[in-house]
Amino acid sequence: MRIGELARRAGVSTRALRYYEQQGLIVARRSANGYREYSEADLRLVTEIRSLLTVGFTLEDAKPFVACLQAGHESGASCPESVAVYRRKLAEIDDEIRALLVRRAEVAGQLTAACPGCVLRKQEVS
Amino acid sequence: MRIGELARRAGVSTRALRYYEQQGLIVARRSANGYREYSEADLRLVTEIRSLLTVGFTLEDAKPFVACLQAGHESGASCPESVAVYRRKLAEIDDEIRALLVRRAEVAGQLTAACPGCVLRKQEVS
DNA sequence: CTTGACCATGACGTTGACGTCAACGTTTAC
DNA sequence: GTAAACGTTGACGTCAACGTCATGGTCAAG
Repeated sequence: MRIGELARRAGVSTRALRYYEQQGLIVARRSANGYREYSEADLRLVTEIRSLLTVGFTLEDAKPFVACLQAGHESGASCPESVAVYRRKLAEIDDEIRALLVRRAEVAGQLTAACPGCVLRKQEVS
Repeated sequence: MRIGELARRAGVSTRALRYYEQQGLIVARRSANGYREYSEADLRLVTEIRSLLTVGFTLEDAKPFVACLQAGHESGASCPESVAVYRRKLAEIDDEIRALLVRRAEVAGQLTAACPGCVLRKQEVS
């Protein structure tokens, strides 16, 4: 299939697909007229990338997963490199959450100081 | 004092001070030779901005606080506009925390699926 | 007089994942 | 044959808060 069809089926823009290729994630083969030609496997790659991006991964993070799929594994996460990325990402997320909790406490403290009662609602972040 | 001294005393770069002025936060008066001339009150403004930025506020968010101080209030948070920003920011932070918790759960789930036992540590994010 | 420290404005670079033209070739449908 | 729909490669714009030159004026010390 060509780039437009893949874009529709994957729910992304053609621009995104060209960008992924530019970043070295999904390199399409070219037909005689220069058009990019994709396979069904490529659709799988794109959906993998998309699900990773929506969870906060970068394209760089997604590379091991794509490589894993291209190597023939059923899951993009079946390779040790992918697992390493998962572990690192999990640690990053935990760091961010901790930082946000600190910020929340600081801001809530300031708000309480400036406007007592403004934040008294017992509605804690679960 | 001139921009270099204020920068040193406030712990920021001169570039940052010019940027704040460009964004309309701290407009310095000019001496005859065109140099920016700051007062002690301006130092207070800069420290207010810095403390807000470090807590995750944008320069836009900081404007009400600066205006509040310039209006003569002892605290930058003494004005209703500032309080409104505090409340909005608190809500934003809560949203971010919730989103991150969701992401954490998703990533942890994927990691567990790909590598059972990798995330079993009972070390929850406090 | 000149070096060096300070100041000024202006403008491009940074980061990530594309959006949005521009300018042009290809294919398909009528 | 021609217009619509598709494809191609650039290349600039986006968002924030500055960093980093480039180029040049100002001022005090030696």
